[in-house]
Amino acid sequence: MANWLLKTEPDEFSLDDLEAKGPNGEPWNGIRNYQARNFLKQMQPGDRVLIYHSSCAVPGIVGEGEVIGQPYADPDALNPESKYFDPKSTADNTRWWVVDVRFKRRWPQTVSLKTLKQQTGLDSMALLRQGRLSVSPVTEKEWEVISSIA
DNA sequence: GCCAACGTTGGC
DNA sequence: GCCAACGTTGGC
Repeated sequence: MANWLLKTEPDEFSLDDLEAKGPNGEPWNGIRNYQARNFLKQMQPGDRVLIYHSSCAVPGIVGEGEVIGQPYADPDALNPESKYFDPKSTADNTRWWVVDVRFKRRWPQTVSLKTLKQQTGLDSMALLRQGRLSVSPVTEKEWEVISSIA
């Protein structure tokens, strides 16, 4: 069992949108960065995820979700109609992967990036070390520290 | 809207 | 395989 952090732009797909999808969740798509993809491929059903809102007034963690299936090849990468179409992907080698995620809970308040940076015990957190990574691992210890201030 | 930090691409 | 040019992310 592992923990992860997923970034999303609330203007595109927010925690509210995820909640609205209900218990069947939603494919977490559009990951087009190899490092993020490699983390995504390691995800397992039952893994916990922190949902992070980026490119907004108060960037930070807004709630939790749950991985509900095995990662699978991203069908959008092969679909020319999709905005996530990748001309270099083939049926044999799709390059990109998705995983279904469902809403678990909204936190009483956003734990902002600013708060995370000020918190002790999070110095080595992937989110803070590498700002532009949209899928990153969260250790058990980091999860405890963060949920204790949620 | 700016720009720093990276990732990707492609010529050589 | 190097590296310059370019594109993207995302905080501010």
